[in-house]
Amino acid sequence: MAVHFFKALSDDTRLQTCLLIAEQKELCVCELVCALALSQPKISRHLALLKEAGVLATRRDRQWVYYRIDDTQPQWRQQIIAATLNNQAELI
Amino acid sequence: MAVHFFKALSDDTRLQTCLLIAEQKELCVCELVCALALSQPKISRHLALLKEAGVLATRRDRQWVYYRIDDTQPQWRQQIIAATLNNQAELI
DNA sequence: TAGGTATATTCGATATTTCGTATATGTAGT
DNA sequence: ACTACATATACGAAATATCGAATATACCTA
Repeated sequence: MAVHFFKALSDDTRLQTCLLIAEQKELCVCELVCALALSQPKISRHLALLKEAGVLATRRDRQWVYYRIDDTQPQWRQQIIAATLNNQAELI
Repeated sequence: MAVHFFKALSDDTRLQTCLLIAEQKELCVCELVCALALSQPKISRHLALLKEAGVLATRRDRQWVYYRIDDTQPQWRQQIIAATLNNQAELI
């Protein structure tokens, strides 16, 4: 359902996280914690929700878990994320 | 903020309402109440939120208030609504 | 002005989301 | 096995969203 996708993006922390990941291609949890200056459990919980919603995918490398935009999700969703990233300047 | 836009679309009633309006170009409250089979206050409240978020615009004609997609909002938002409408088939 | 229809708003109750704190799990190095 | 670091989860508290029911407002016609 589309509404689940929008719900996933309708939180400040989650949207920032997604856009940062979309921009950097791939980031691990500790890099996000550092970049956004938020607690590790908070980031981790939101990442779990984004993964559950099919927005993000993961890859483990040693201790680190790297998150990226799930490129198997429908094209229009990926386009929405890209469009949001491109039009972020307007929002500052 | 983009997050406000996504919040506006992250409720079942609001998303359905938006897509129906996007498809029909313009609908008044009682038409939406009838089409979605929901209570008038419920529809009205959600419409108010969508208008507040800049997603919808209104026009009054006699007793009726017609809602349409606000075409003065940023292009990428209108494109997201259109893309969601186009890819709705996938969701059924 | 009175009565009918359309829309908006208020109010308290309920449901959902988000959070901090504590703790568990998983991996690596010694 | 022990310690350190990275990540995930559980739990209850606090904040937020949603709802139905009642009421208010706006417009129209007679």
